[in-house]
This record gives sequence, C-alpha cells and structure tokens, in this order.
Amino acid sequence: MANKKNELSIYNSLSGEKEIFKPLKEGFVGLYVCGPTVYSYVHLGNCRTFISFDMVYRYLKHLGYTIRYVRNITDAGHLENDAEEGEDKIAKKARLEQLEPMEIVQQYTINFHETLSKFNNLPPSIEPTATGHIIEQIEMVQKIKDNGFAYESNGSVYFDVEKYNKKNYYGELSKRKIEDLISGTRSLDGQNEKKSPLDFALWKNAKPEHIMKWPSPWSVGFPGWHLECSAMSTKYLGEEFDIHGGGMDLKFPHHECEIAQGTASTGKKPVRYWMHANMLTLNGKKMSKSTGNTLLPNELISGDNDVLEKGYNPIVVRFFMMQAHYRSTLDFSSEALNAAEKGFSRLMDGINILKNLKTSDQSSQDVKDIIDSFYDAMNDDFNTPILIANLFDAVKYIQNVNNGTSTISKQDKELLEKEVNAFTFDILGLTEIQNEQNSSLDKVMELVLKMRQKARDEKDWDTADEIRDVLNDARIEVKDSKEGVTWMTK
RNA sequence: GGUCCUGUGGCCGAGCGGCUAGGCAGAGGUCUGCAAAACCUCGUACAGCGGUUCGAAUCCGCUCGGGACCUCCA
Repeated sequence: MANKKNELSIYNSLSGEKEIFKPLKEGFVGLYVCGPTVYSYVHLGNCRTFISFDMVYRYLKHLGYTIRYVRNITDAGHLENDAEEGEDKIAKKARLEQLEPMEIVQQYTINFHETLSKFNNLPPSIEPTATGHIIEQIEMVQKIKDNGFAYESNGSVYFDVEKYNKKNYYGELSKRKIEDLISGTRSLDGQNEKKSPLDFALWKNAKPEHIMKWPSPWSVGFPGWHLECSAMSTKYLGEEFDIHGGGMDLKFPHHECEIAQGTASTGKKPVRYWMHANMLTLNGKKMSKSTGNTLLPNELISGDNDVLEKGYNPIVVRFFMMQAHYRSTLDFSSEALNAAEKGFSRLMDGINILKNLKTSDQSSQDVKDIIDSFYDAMNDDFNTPILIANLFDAVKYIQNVNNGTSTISKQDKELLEKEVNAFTFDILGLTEIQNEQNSSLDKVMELVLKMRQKARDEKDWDTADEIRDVLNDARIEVKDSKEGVTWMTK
C-alpha cells in the first residue's frame, strides 16, 4: 500500500490546517511526544494522549516509515507553584513522604509503563529522562544566552521573550499576541527577577533546602520547565524534526516555549508538524490532577470508583477512545462505555467469523473499495471513528457472507482478512480479550450444564429453565445454540 | 477580562455547502421447547433567530448553553 503513503494529511496546529505529510527525509519520521511527570499516578486523561499518539505511531509504521519515537519522562524540573518560589515538584513530595526523589520517580515510572502496556501501547524508541540530560540542557541554556535571547538574574537564567519576539513570533502556535499576553498577566510576587512577566526560566537557582539540584555556570540549581523537551528532542531527532505531539493543555505555554527555545538556540524552527490531542473529560470537565476530577486506570479496570457502574477492560476503553477523533474532547460515562463494550465484541465476532468464512467464485462486494475506505479514513488526519465505522461495514458484509446472502472469493477473503486484522490489531492497537480461566468453575459448569442437558433431553423444561435462571442470577449467562451450549460470566 | 474551541436523533460520536457515517439503546423479523445470544431490516437529527446561496448541520452575524488556555497539568 505504498501508494497510500503519500496521501496522509495531518492537522498541523501551527497552521491550523490539514497538510499533506511529507517527512524531512523520505522514509523516515522523527516523532516526539511530551511524556508524563512521574510524581504521581497517571490518570486516564494522560492515558488518552499516549494512546492517541500510539495510534499515530502504529499507523506511520504500517505505512512503512522507519520511525524514531521519543517520549520523555519528566523526573525533575517542574515547578510546584509560584507561592512555593520555584520548588521542584518531585522534591516537594519527597519531603512529605520521606523518600528519596528518585525512589518516587522509579515507583511512578514503573506504574506508568505497566498502565500503558495494559492499554496495549507500544514502547517508544527512546524514553529519555530529564535528570539524565542535565548537561544537554545546560548547553542549550548557554547557547540561547550566547545568542542574546536570555539573561542572568540572581543565578537564574530567563528567556527574553520580548527580545525574541522582535524578529520572531512568540505566540505563533497558540495564536496569541504578545501585547494581549502582557495585558493578561497577573502581577505575582517573586517575579522581580524577570524583566518581563512573560519571560520564563531556563535555569533556576536552587534554595538550600532544595533536594534535586545540579551545578551550572550560573548557580547550583535546576533546569526550567520547558527546557528538557527542547534539549532531548534536539539531541535525538535533530534541530528540525517532523512531528511533535502532546496534550492540548501543553500548547501554551509549554510548546510555545519549546519553539522559542529551539529557534533561539539553533536559528531553526524545531518542528514541522505540531499535533495536539484533546482532553478526556469527566462530568463534562477536563480530567486533571490539580482539580481532583480524575479517574485512575486501576479504578476504571476494577470498577472501584464512584463514577462508573462497573469495571471495564482496558482494551474496551481503548476502543472507546478510538471511536472519537483525537482532536475532539471525549466524555467518560458508563452508558458510553457499555455501548463501546458491546460494539467491540461485535467487531471481534466479525473478525472471528472472517477466519473461517466460506468462499465462492466471486465476491458480491468490491473488497478493494472496503480496504480503500480504511486507508482513506486514516489518511484524513487519523480519523479512527470513520475507520471503525468502515470496519463495521466490513463486519456486516462478513456476516452476510456467513449467512449466505452475500459471497466472497478466496482471494478477496484473504485480502480482507489481512487488512481487517492490520487495521484492528496493528493500527488501532486492539487485542482479543481473553476470558480469565478458572478451572474449578469450569468443572462445576461442565457438571451443571450436563445435568441441565439431561433435563432438556427429557423435556423437563422447568428444571432446565430453573438452572438457567439461577445461573443468570449468579451472573453466568447460558446460551443454547445449534452448535451446543455455551456460557460466559457477565 | 483576553484568546480559542464547541452545541448533531434516547445516549455516545463522525461529517463541516448538495449524495444526509458508525456504535449503543428502541421497534419488527429469522432462529429457538421457551428464553437469551447471534444475524437481518428499520432512524432524515443537526441549540435558537436572522442572513448569504439554486441549495446549509456545514459559510456569515447575533442570542443562549458547554468547554479549554491565559498558573503545574496529557
């Protein structure tokens, strides 16, 4: 499907339009995604962004690109808040819990990896940490300073936004004007070190009680909040690279600052295509750590929460997320998840039937058209909801072949199977859900169903139905079909 | 307050000038001892009011709702 490769268009936040994707170097893609801050558990909103970009990564791979996918781990450097005078987030929590900062980082990093693997995310090619790239960050500060876009103040180094804006456009990504930004700035304490309230820290002088700090030409301190992504993306993907992704809430100021830092240090705009994934909402509001409006992956999976009526398999959740476009907000609710759960099993049923579908001399539908529709959907800015709709069209066709109202040739069947599997499993990243095996329950059920079958053979419907009803109350569903009796836990 | 996004049938969610997705729920049917499941068939909805147009859910204006960013956040 190499011909489809040149038809991918991506919505570029920088231009505000869909653009045909052309990598800097034919056949290769550099992809950078802002990763998590590992000072607490990732919540589902975080997960949505990473799942969205996992899908992007998977589709680019499917198109045959060689991709270097870099996603950082922020284990230092983010400020707690202004009142804390620039205290490092990780250090703050460490003191509260009497743990080493790196102990916390380790704990939450492991949790992050475990969580994403439950959602069947592929690992990135490189997952660099901020603390592992202090030298690169110091070098970048120095470069920006040498180029005249930063100044030192009390051992801290700040980016000079107004100076940068004279020849560049600070605000080009978030579509803001510097005048509006200045007028909208609140006057806060502790900003007297800065020439302008818009200036942001590249390097912060650390207070004595600060735990995570490193020596630098300016002070013993720690890097600014936006610097790590610039330093690490430059190191691993180059001064200019293809795609930078992240959550919508990082657009300003984080990504705006990254553009400024990159441009100020190298003279080149660092990113060709900016992609932003939209927020996951809960009760109509953005999921957020700070407001407490969150749901953790484990709470979702176990059902141990006040928001949803039961637990959901992470793959069902992934499917649910894929039913919405990555640039739209998506609201979490039991009703919506229940619908996704049923839809998902319908899709899986279709795929299973396809495996052993009987073939005829010719096909009653144009299978190539169906497959083209998959590519067209994905090539239109990764439109997974349309892709899923088209997959359901394919399922309907498969069911019709299965019940004899349509036909498919052997060749088409093999083609369809290959592509449906590719889009469902490789690209959407879904997997078949295995029912957990419970051997003692299996044995009991074998016996119970044997007894029920005996009753049925004797046309003792009362007994047969009673067994079925009691099992149903115990959340075990019994289904009689021509092929025999099956059961499943609900 | 500033900047921007958004409002689609009972629910979720695509589409973004004409051909009017998809899933769930609901209705009818096939199958079945009955049921369930499964499968098939069925839905003309686009916040309100104006305007542009041969034609608008889709463009423009206003009104009313919801949300994001402007402060750490995916």
